[in-house]
Parts: sequence; structure tokens; C-alpha cells
Amino acid sequence: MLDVKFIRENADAVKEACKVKGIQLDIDKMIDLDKEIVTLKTELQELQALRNAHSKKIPSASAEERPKLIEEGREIGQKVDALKPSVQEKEDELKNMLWLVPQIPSPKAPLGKDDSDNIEVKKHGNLPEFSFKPLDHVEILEKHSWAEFERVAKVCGSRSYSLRNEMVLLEMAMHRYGLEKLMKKGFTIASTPAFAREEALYGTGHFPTGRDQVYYLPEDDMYLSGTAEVQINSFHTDEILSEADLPIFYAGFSPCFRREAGSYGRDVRGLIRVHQFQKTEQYIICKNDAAESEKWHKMLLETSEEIVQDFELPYRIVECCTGDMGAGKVRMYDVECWVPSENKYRETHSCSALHDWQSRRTNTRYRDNEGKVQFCHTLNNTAVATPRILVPFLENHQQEDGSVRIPEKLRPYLGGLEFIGKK
RNA sequence: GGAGACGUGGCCGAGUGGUCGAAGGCAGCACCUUGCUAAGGUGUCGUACGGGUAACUGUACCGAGAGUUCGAAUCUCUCCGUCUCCGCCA
Repeated sequence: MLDVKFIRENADAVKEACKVKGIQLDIDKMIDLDKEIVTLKTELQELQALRNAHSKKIPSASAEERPKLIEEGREIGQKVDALKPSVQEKEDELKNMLWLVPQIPSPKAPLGKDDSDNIEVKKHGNLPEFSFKPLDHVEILEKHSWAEFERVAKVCGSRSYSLRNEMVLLEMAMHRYGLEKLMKKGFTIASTPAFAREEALYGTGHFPTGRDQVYYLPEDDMYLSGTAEVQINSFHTDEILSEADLPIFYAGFSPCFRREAGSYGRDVRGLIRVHQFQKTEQYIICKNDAAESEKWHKMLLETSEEIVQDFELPYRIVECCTGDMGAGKVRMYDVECWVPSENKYRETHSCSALHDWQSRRTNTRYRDNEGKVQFCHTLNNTAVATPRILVPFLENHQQEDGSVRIPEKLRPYLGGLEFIGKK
């Protein structure tokens, strides 16, 4: 969300943001609507001032004067009541449009239409060379009975899975490793509920546009969130923090749910795109300062890099172009890990800086050292998302004998095992 | 699932129809004091929107929404939340 005042004064920049992000929105209409609201509100406020002044006279009025004054007051009240609904209606209309206004992307962000315009900014690690015919991750899983798909699909539908035996332990080890790393870096580890109210999804920006991607629980009017970002982003709703409190680092740990509507036929096989997964998420609230945001954005990205490096996965970083980054984002990077069976890099982490776009939606503010109340900046990035990360992990670390090598940094979390699946 | 209590500013807490955006205290901030000194005094101290160069000023906000009333923090209803007791339960 952007400030209406900002939109009013920077209409061209906002229109340009809509254009480069591929968002259809009538900014001029919003500005006209806003003008109309200001006019109506001024009128309403004048009437309310009149009403207040008038009703103040009544307590001291004599018994004879009273009925007349009350009658006059009633008339003013009727005028107020007549005006109120139209103000309310127009404010709601504006608010509904404001939810859709994109954040202005950084001038450093590459322009582009979709993910094909993303720019590779870094490559790390050597691609594996196999002296044998490597298996894809589903074949590896099946070979060791490390996952069950068909029976689970009968129970839970497509894009479901059940990890088995060492895979469950490996999954837990990865999260344990990630959480400990983040804790050492000063993050507060927060297990979060997987469900949330509608407001929280508006807060992150998943709503109103992404409703079809989110599971809904009608009995309880709750939604299953696709990331702990949803809950964490709303933790400080309506609060005015102190500058001294910032930055706040959260490491969210939660099950995540995505309907994957519209992705029929894409990545249906295996663990790349599933309805339910487990994620350790990095989240930062910091002060309203672009340089500060940029600093933490770098830090978040570096942390993800450390993680995939410790997992010994070849990866690259792409900077997402304006058309691929999402409405709320100023700048965004993806970490993509090498998937040998597909002969390409696949996204495993997504690192975003949103400036005050989310904090305006949740009304999360802080008082700066000068006493001025400001909206916070927010950032987030994946730390560990399973089972997706298992795909490059299994495929890159597979051995000729069918076992899978465990990188050194992960061994302490797996009872020191160097390999899993060794006969 | 059943019964009850409650929700006021950064925090504590008073306020049950008008003079209340809200007493008092704590914390914060500014200045003063410097033999009651890890203290004392005075002042200041919510947010948003509108008007004004500014001082200042108008409106709204006492969990949220709706209602009653000339007038609502205060009365009514709905919802949300917190707490207590009973029941059920991983």
C-alpha cells in the first residue's frame, strides 16, 4: 500500500510502477476519488462541528428553550447521517483500490515482463559430473522407499506426498540446522500457526489478488497461510515501536499450504510443487531507510547463500525483474539450486525488500529518535523450504551405489551420518 | 461445547449520558535544582485526516462494527480478543 498523498503527488511514478509491474489500475480515477472524499469530508466535518457546538448549548438551556434546541439538533443530525454513507462508500472504494497499488520498484531493479527477463547476478559451485547414469529425485526416493506418492494421492489428492524414514530425519535436520544458524545471527525463532485471519493476508499483500492460491476454512473464517511471513508480518499490527527496538529479526517455522491453482500440469511429479510443505523463513522489520533496508536485504540473501553452500549445492542468484517481483516489492532476488535431472536451476529461496508497503497495510510503525512516527520497512527470505530443497539435494549428492552423501555441515544434525541409503 | 468476568493513551489505572481526547501514577522528553542526591522541582508528553507560514485550530478515534440519543468511553446488539470455572480432548 502507498500513501494516498504520495500517489497524489507522484502520479507519474505510480503509473510507471503499474506499467513495469504489469498491473492494470486507473490511477487518475483514484486521485479524483480522493479529491472527492476530501471535499465531502470537509463538508461532513463542518456539520459535525456544528452539531457538537449545538448540543453543548442544551445542558445549560432553560426548560422552555430545550425542545426547540433539541429539534434543531435533530435536523443537524439528520444532515450528518445523510452525508456519512456516501463518504463511507467512497472511502471503501478508494481503500479497495489502494490495496492494489504496487510499490515503486527500485530504479536498480531490472525492467522486464516475466521470469525470462530475470538477470543472473551470481553463480556458485561446480555442477556435478556423474560417472554413472544419475537418477532424478523421484527415482532416488522410490529406490529407497523414502517417499510414498500413489497411496497418499488416493487419500489426499495430487501434489501430496509422504516422506519416509531417513527423508523425514533429513528434513528435520535441515530445519534444525537452519534454525540454529538463524538463532546465532540474532533471529528470534518463532513457530507460527499455519492459519490466519483475512486481515493478515491483506497485510502481506497475498490478498486481495491471490485469494485463489489460499485454502479457506469457512467454518472458522480462517485461511491456511502459504508462509510464516503472513503471521509474522501481522505480529506488530497497529503498534508504534521505538526506534531502539529495531531491527527485529524473526525466524519463522511453520507448515505452509498452497492451492497451486492454475499450475495444473506443471511440476506435478515429485517434490518441487506441493500443496503442503515446511518452511523456515527469515523476516526483518527495520527502520524506514532505504540504505538500511538494502543492508538487511543483502544480509538475508547472504544467509541463504551460506545455507545452500553448507548444503553443498551448486546455485545461482537471479535478480527478479519488475514484472516478476510482485506488487509489493522494491527489489527481489531468487536463489536457484541446480537440478541435474532437469538440467537447470530451480528456485529454492526468494528474498524480498518491500520498504513500507506491508507496514502500511498492517499499520506497523515506530517512533524515530526525533519523535516522528514512521512506517517500518519489512523484508523476508526463505531459509529452508522442504521438501523442495530435497530435490537438488538428493540429485546432486547421489552416489553410484545409490546412496546419498550428507554434506559435513549437516552431519551433526543427522547423528554424524556421512551417507544415507548405503547398503 | 456450557457459564461468567473483562477490553480506556508506551505501561498501570480512574471515569456509567453533556463541561472527557479522557483524572492520577509510571516510563519518556525539556529545563531547573545539586547536601532529602541511583534524589527533588517545573513543564511537556496519543494517532490520523483537513485548514493555517506558524502559534494554533476543526473532525474522528476509549477492542471492531452497527444501533439508541440533540449529545456516547459511558446505554443496546453483533463480532473479535483476554481471563476464570465446568465439559471434552492431542
